[in-house]
Amino acid sequence: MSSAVKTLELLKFFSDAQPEIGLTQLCRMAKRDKATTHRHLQDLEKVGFVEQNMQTKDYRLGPAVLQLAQTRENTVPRKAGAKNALHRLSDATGETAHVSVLSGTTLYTLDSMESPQHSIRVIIDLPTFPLHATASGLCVLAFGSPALLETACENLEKFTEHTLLTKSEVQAAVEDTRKTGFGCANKTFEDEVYSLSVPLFDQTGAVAGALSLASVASRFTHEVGLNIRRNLMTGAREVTRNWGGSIPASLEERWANALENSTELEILS
Amino acid sequence: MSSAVKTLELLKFFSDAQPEIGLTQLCRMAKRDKATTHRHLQDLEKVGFVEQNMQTKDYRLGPAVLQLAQTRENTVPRKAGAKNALHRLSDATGETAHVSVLSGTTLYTLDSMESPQHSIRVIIDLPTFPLHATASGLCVLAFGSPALLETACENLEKFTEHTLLTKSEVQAAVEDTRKTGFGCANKTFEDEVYSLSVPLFDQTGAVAGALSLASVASRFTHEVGLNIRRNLMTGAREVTRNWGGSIPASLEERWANALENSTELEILS
DNA sequence: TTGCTTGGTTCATATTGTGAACCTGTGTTT
DNA sequence: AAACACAGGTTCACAATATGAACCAAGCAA
Repeated sequence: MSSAVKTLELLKFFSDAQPEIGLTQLCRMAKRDKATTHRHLQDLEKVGFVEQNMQTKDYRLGPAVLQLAQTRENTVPRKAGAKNALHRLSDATGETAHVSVLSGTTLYTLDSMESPQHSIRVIIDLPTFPLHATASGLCVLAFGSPALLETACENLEKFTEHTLLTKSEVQAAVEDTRKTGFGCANKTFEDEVYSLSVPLFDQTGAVAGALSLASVASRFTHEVGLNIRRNLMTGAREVTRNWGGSIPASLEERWANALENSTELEILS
Repeated sequence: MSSAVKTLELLKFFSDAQPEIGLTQLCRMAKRDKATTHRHLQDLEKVGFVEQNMQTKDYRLGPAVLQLAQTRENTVPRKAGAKNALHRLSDATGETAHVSVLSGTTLYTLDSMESPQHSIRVIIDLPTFPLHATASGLCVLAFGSPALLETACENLEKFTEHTLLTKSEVQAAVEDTRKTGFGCANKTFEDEVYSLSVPLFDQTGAVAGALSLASVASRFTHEVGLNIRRNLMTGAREVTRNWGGSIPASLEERWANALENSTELEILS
């Protein structure tokens, strides 16, 4: 392995939980020699990727990363970072894929992509999504702040005969979403539309939006649902990575469990 | 020089102006061999610092930098502490405001803010600032350690016809900066840019960076300069407070004196 | 076809990285 | 105060890794 990679790998030991690390401690974590690690840290310091706390001699991330992050954000904005996953999702499933971003308490449509596979297909042309009535909305409610859930329950607009209209119904649906890691909206927003969704995260670790797939309800089957879920998982990982976040380990577990006990899934729907 | 540093130095060629760079092009910019540069880019890609545009084969910054920036910001929330002052400064003056942080002997761009007031304005797109050629640089030299001044004078790069090129010229400029409390760079870094700057301090009491304002030289007047200086003072107090430091009483005195004897100011410039 | 440019690879050479042992300072225990 | 433990940091003989001139293949224009 090149020394450059070894050097750069040291950076990933710095985290919110452990923002400052001493030389010996970092050696233990990285299972590296002290002299080598010291030289690597010197290199990183030279280019501003780490700096030293002059009091404690501990190392922490340096200011150079801020500038790079700014440029990255300008280079690959959110929409571009979701484009590939969106295409692949709609291709793989033959249905309409959709990405949304959460800003404040509103879920905005970022992009959507239809598949030409079926002549009857879901068209998404709404700029914002109601949180209580869509799969994407349930996802951000399930993985967002409790305050967001409170706000969303203040005004439960009715869209179809299946729309959740009481706070306890919404809370139950959010609970299910949290448990499986998949948001599910069966004709709750539009008649004949069955939607599945997964949350997306950004560099702050907070939920930043959702990736969803809208299928025509009459052609939705158990098998189709499994395929969609698998593709949603892949897509969420890619988009989340591009947005600088990572899928929480607990969510990955829930996804794995949900797919294992797949027979239970449709009961929840 | 270590290969890790050579590898990391490639990153600073990516900017808003040039977010995606091809292999050959990057070789020319970095004045490096193609094979070496290619291996360096592979290393950077391995750890997510760059990624390749699959269409064009060009390289761009990768998502890994976003997470690091987030952690850095949580560790040392400098950027957040400067944001308000930056906005107010650029609003009040109608010019481009800029904050930099000193780490080791390098002055890094933390953030900058343009005002929409003029259609011709200064764009700041540089990750690091030369100490001898910018107003911000003179500030940290004037209020930083003597060792920093020594280091900075070792390699006096020429940027314009007005760049200070000898140690004694730099020392004189630093002396002026110390006397007035304002760094001043009149076309020394870029033609047509007139910059004024004030130092920022952190909890250790040491100079931690600089707040500066870059104006188009042709519209700079005495009155404008006074207004800029007053706003810089306010901004420096706020940012320094947010960073856990305080403006030294002696500096406040120098600022007051400088504004009183304002007629002398432009002579120094 | 030729010629120019691109991204990418090879392999002999030589620069660079490596880590056990060492030094130095500090705070704690005896 | 002596002895100890642990911290950050350094040295140097040795070994691995980096380097770049020359190379290949693909794309494009004349």
